[in-house]
Amino acid sequence: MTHPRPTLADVAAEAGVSVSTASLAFSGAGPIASATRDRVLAAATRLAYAGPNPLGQQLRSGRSGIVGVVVGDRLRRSFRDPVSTQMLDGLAQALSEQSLGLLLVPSEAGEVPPLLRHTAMDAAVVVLANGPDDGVVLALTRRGIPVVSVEGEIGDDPARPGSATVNVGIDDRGGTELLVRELTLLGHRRFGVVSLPWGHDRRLGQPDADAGTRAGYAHTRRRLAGIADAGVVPDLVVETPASLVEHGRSAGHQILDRPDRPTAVVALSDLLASGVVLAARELGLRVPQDVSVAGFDGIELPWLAPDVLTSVRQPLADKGRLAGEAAVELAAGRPVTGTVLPVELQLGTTTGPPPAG
Amino acid sequence: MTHPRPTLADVAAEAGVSVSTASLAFSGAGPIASATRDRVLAAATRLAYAGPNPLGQQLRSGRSGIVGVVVGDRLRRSFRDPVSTQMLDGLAQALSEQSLGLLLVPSEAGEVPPLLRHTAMDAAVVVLANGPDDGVVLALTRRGIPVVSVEGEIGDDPARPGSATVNVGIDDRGGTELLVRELTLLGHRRFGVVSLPWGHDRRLGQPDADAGTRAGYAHTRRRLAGIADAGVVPDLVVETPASLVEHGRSAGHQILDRPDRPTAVVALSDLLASGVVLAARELGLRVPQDVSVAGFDGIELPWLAPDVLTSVRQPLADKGRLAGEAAVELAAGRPVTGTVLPVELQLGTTTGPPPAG
DNA sequence: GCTGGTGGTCGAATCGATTCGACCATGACG
DNA sequence: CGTCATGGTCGAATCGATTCGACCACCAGC
Repeated sequence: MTHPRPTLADVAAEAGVSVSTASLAFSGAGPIASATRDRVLAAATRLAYAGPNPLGQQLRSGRSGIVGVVVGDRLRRSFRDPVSTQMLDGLAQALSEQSLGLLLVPSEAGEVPPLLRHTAMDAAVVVLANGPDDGVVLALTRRGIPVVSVEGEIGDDPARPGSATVNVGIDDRGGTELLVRELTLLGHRRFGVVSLPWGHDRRLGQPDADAGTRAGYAHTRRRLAGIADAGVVPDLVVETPASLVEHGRSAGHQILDRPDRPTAVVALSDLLASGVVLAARELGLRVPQDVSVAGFDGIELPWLAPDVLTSVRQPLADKGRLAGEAAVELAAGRPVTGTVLPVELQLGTTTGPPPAG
Repeated sequence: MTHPRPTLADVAAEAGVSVSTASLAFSGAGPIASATRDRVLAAATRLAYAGPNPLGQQLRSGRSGIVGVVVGDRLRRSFRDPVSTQMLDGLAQALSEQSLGLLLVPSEAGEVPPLLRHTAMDAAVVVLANGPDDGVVLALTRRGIPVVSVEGEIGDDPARPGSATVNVGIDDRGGTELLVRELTLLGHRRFGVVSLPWGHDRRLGQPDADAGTRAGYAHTRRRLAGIADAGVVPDLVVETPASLVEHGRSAGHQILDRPDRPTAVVALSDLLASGVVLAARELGLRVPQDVSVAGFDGIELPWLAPDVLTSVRQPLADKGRLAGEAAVELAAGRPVTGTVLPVELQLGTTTGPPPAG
């Protein structure tokens, strides 16, 4: 209180050495007599000096040791979704292994949080960036901060070579194609689709052959495109405002509570799919005897037990880890290339042949 | 590439003014002719100068604008639990309203992450601190960083006035007492308890009258104590390794799959309780006719529909928001006092009178 | 005995901004 | 017409560290 926090200069004075020598005692970069070091450290504890002030180091080195992570949409929603959280977990691990800090930046859809303009960071990871023209990405690149986008579409376009922005994602398109082909092999012809949000600007989806080409969110678009790749035109596409069980449930009602209901429902996320399963149960439909339900992501859904959802498993933690490692490289000024991780079909108990007749 | 990033000095030179004037143009602190400001800003855009380097500002001001948030246990687990995430959401909002950054620091149980030693922060929020002797809290206070603990026990002891560490929590103890009294009023006499982890060092719980006094995690201890306050000694207490549905489910089996099973099961979290409900269903027991189940937290459990869990609702977002606001105050050097938020009994459809006989 | 290398220490410059005090010119007021 | 207040600008000090180059002393080798 009475005294301001001691600085390296105070410690040096107390130990009777120069500031530069005191610095050496802490950093260990450069030759120093062990007796001298001990004297400095002793002086430090005497003054309750807790080590070099990071602010000074940061200014000198030009690095903050911090990576910003921009999670799209409200924080609460991102957190509620195991898909985000498992990815963030991998990301956090990769960063903390390199002793980089993870600055969590929540961002309302389409907004550019002031934090992004004024906070020091060596690199940033943006989840679900709307391409290189995304306001968030622009604000960062203008500041010269390299950006890793996760599940965005930067990097889809190899026409931007030396760019400091790079994308890490999964084979969304191949995933849904694989899944839908499997369902058609089982005999399904009439499909309902429960879609993830299409973009910041929401509108209700229509059954539409080229729906997949219009979604603003790249991963939604890719997953829809995969369905088309499998040669399927869904009878009905319902867009949901977020990947949450309750939205899946109401979409499920919308799709299944009609006489000409489809025999298979493909949801673009597991949370949505599990909502559809609940809806089916509530309507007295047996899964998979009356209707097949499939999801995407491959997360664990303990409350669905004993059912196991048919889904497309993506390596969530690996995706996060890779994004983290890319951010580490970019923060260090080294170049990085994007990645597309493979996905895997995971057959559960919620899909089967369509009902006879 | 060829040129290093421009600095304020470069901009000043380009605009033909002094550095101090250029600074004024950006900060607006102090008188400046609007013509001059425009010249400076024009020069800035010409040089692609994106605004003052935060590192310089931070050193000068002595503030980093960052609040560290230490989430106990693995990140993944914290994220998976809506209780943590809703709290974090409130926290993030409070911080971002003051333009403070949220540095997420994952911490294995009992470890002190290196980030805490070397990263600049103006204040820290520690979730589930094991009292003022917690290694994490010690490391922070040694550095002179004020600490807000959430659901810890700092501040339980009013013998530490003027301390820079303060606690924000809820009335755990009153909550379970209220709940259990209600159950005894309904006629229940034989209770099973599914407990949250007791502390970093885990061991299986025994039916034990003073179990509540031994738990290392303060909130677990308080909730157990509340049960005793209601005059109930549980037949069986099962400790779980984490607040997850699957752990609740296996604990539920353990408690309910026996001839002398209790008529009511109190779980110390809603996720655990919903696992118990699943276990009961799997064992062919009707809830609440055969067994009553209650939880704690008051989160939404869409997949339990149409059942609604009887629980103790705590104001999660408010708790986070309060912790955030406390951190803001402490970061600004102003004193703060701790808070204990009230909870509320929320009767659902999972509790009723015990079965006759 | 002289030279060259080296371990150890120090002084001073540097990182990029903010801010205090000085300074100048202009306009108002007595 | 002189003085005072003030708007506007600048120079220099400061924040807390790191690091380069200089310097000194000591020892080994020739």
